Amino acid sequence: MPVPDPQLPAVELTPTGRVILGMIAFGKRTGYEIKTFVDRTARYFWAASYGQIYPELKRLEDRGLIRGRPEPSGGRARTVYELTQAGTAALEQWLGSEDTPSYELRDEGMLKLFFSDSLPERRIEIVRAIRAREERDLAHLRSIEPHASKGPTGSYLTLQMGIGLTEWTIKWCEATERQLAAETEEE
Amino acid sequence: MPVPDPQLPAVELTPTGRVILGMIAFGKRTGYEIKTFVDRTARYFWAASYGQIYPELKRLEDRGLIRGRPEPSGGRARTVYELTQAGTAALEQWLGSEDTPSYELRDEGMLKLFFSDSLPERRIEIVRAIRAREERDLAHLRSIEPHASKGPTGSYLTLQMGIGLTEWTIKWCEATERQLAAETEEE
DNA sequence: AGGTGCATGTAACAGGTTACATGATTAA
DNA sequence: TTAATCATGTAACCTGTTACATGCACCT
Repeated sequence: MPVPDPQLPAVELTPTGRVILGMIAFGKRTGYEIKTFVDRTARYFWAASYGQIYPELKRLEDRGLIRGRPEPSGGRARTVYELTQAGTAALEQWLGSEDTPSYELRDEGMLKLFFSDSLPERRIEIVRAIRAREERDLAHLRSIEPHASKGPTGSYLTLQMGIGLTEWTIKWCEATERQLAAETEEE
Repeated sequence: MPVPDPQLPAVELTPTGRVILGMIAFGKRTGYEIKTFVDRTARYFWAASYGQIYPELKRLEDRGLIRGRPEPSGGRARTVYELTQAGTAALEQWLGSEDTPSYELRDEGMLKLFFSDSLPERRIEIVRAIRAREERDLAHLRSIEPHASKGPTGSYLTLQMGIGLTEWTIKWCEATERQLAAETEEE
């Protein structure tokens, strides 16, 4: 009986490959279902598009990490995927890896605020626009909350974190708007 | 005397183009200086690399938004840029635009947490790894704080926001770690 | 003499989005 | 019958990173 070697060479996964393996383990089994579900849930901290998903499904199958079989619904073509043993191992290897998890943020609102000394009279509007965006996002996160509280723990935790983060940002914006308004009055 | 038309067709700027215009207005005048400064300050919410900066400087000059002139320091080649009128207008037009500012986050830690039901015994380690990352980032943000408090208001505000956001995340991680540890004990 | 910082630049690659094409099924 | 939803897929494009090459200036 083969003993799993913890020194096994790491299976390299692309970012989208990780999402796909995770989503299949989660029970999302077609490309369409993965995309729809990502948009409704993980979208807040991770995006995915068809242009990445479908080619990546093929590559993962070629590498033996997933297995697809046709399962048409009526006359509508449909391919259902499942994890192979190697795929499960690759997913767990990634989840268990000790590397510092990557973090990339591109926030145009903060960028505008950073440069707002070039147009100081618009500064408060920039903060307001950030708050409006966060309020819209918060409404979306809250709308999926009742659904997620019945779901797995992991997705529930990220939702709670997202809501908390967004609420904090809104409060910060409100306080900053008050401060900026007070400064304008002083003059 | 020409009256500026508020209906003027929008000057399209690439993301990096915006950063460059903003940074030149900020007083950062060479490609090297822009890159170094971004890495020390805006890096937390916006990254830039030489591979983007130098070609973009050329494109912005071709479009007449910036003007460069050679200003070698000793025998070392050096090009110093300044905004043209059109460049200043483009920057202000962007800063004043009412569009919802874009926001893109890719957080591998949250992605792992989301999928952690596939490897529940590692969940607490995933949260710890996120906290470790945030603590490292917080240390960096705090290290530039004394310097920024003397600087322009915009950059100071984004720094404060970054620090607050990071502190909140660390507290959330601590609370979640305690909760997960308690749940394990119960069993 | 050697390391660090200043300074510019590019080629190869990676990763991702947008827009489009196609077509079946289902609910109003 | 028509709109929305389910479902797959790709080509063109955009944006960005990594790794490398080059060389001067300054400090120790």
